[in-house]
Amino acid sequence: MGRRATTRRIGIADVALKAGVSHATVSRVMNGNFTVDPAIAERVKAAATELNYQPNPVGRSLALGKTDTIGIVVPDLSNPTFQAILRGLSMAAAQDGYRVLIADSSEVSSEEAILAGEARRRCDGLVLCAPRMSDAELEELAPSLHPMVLINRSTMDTKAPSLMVDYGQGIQELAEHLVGLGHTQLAFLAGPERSASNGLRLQGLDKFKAAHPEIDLRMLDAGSSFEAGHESVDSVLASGATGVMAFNDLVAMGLLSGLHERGVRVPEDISVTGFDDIPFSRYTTPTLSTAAVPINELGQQAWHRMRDLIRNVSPDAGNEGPTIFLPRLEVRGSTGPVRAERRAG
Amino acid sequence: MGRRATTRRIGIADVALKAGVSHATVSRVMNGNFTVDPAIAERVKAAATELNYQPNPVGRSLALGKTDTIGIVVPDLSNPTFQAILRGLSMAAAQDGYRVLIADSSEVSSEEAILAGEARRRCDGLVLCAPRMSDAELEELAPSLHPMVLINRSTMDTKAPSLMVDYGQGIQELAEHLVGLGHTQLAFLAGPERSASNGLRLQGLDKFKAAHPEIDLRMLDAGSSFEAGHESVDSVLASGATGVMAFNDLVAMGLLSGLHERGVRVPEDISVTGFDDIPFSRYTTPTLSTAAVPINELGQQAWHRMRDLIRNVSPDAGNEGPTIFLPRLEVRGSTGPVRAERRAG
DNA sequence: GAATAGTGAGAAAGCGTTTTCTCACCGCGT
DNA sequence: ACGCGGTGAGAAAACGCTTTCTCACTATTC
Repeated sequence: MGRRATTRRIGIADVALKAGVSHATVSRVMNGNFTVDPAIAERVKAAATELNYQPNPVGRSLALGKTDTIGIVVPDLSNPTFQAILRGLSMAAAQDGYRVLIADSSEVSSEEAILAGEARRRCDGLVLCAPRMSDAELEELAPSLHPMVLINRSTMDTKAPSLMVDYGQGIQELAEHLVGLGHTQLAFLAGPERSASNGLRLQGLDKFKAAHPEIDLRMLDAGSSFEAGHESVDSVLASGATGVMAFNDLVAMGLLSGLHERGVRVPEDISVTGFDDIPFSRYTTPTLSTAAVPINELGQQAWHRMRDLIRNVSPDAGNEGPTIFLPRLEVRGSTGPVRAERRAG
Repeated sequence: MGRRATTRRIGIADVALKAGVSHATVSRVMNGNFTVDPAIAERVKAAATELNYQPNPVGRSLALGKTDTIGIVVPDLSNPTFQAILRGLSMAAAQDGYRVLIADSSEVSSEEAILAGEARRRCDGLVLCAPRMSDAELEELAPSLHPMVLINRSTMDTKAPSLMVDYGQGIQELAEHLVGLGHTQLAFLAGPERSASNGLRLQGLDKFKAAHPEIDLRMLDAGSSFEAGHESVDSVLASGATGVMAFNDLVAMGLLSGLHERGVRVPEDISVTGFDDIPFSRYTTPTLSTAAVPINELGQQAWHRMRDLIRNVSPDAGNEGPTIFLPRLEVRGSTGPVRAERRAG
């Protein structure tokens, strides 16, 4: 039973009454069905505007079996990367008249499945952004979430498109860049253990090590935040590295800040790289060399894949397998040639 | 008529059938109604879990007249301030089992009314964040949007709580801070004209001028972005100001970056302040003196007001008028005493 | 002029729930 | 033994829409 303690909101029945037609006809008129006599249609429209009638979306959703809404679940809404994806997704979806419902799992992987399920039931589709859950769990969940698109994660379920960034390739390019500048002692500030993208970076660095046995590459634990970078100053200095690759731009900026406090000059004494190319990285002092991830495009692509999924069941032919985005090396002020005395040393 | 071309999703009827009861009873069990025989309840629960039944939220919403969802419309999702508000709102709402639907007006004020209306109809309430629309339009729209809470804007409609930041007070404190350091030539990099918060800053500076007729305060047009700050370097240098207040932290960071490129030292040659205290402001070089806006609290408060509105019609007694948040002066590295020769000159 | 096709609108079913209404049944008291 | 309050579950209405089904009425054709 409906509530309606207060003054009922104005519904299709009111319009029908005022226009002297059945509510079926009102519905037809509102949906631009042309089997209605123009004169009557006019009368209905007049009544509708006069009563300021707006169809109730919940009723419509129930009848139509769709909500014109998609959900997105992210691990942490305070992360600029996820914010950017959300934004790209939201803007692109809005173009097609869709809204987005957000769910933040706060990095609690056990919450993800529940949030995802709930969001999915309320929406026409779901974007799962860098889920922290295990592969097994993801695999099990995937079918029940369809239509779904994955970001930075993939699944056997071929019905779920997946958008991935090749972090492994990106980190290798950064490493090569540093080597090209003469650095032989490198360090990597690693991100969260559960992060799949951190795993990809590590794999990339393994390849790099294999290709450059002469380079000394240390792995240092950090995290994904400013603070993590800031707190890593000591371990970085202790490592003796002259080229430091941070997990992402945030970590790099924290490190930059910490090094500045210690009076260590960048890039004269130490070169630093980030990852992601968040907007702020152009404005640090010095500006940050990084691997640019086409993040806006990612959100937009996520919507396009989703749209294909919703509209028909046939994605653009040959859409098997994940779409891979290649990071682009962005050389700025935080990397430079290794100092002569150090190179000599 | 419902679609169901594909395999029907499992509904309450299926559970009823399997448990050999009516769907009314299933509903009762699912909602913890204790007027059901424990034995039957057990049977129903078993059937539900076996079929992996999850109630359809759309059907529920229609029957219950509520969606457990609130909407937020923001002018620009790429603005860190709005991102932070969204986050605070989303987290707080999630605590109470509510979700949030987002709408980005892309700073197009004519879109706001439509977006707001659509979002409102889909949700149980609406947060209107720094709307760009005119006072008249807001006033007209307000009643139809109730329950609604406003951020950085207010209305005659007493039913709509409003959360405001006292930008006027904050900018005055920043100006006083600079004066206290010996600066007598100040400049303000103004934000977007349509922004109400920019207006408040200007009003605050008018008061400041009245209180300090001896201080030379120039108004310079900038904007609200990094780029705006970066492009203001020339006009700042031309103004001869030794203390510059930027519209917000982003503009300040752009300016910092531009000054650094020119070899102008901060704070030795010029002091710079921001506004907002976005996370990045702790990590610029030098760290940024700013007026801290309790942004997370803002989003959370927005939810609490909304919750009061939704739950009953009686907000905590004496909740008339807007809630005002006072920015807190945050002195960091970008401001310092005016140079001796300049003070002398 | 009558049969037929065509047009347009109302009646009603359906979407998936919740909740009121109704009633069968059980046990209790007199 | 009969009635009565209480309990618990099914029938059905309601939420607000869309769409199929049906049918009345008009226009067309031989």
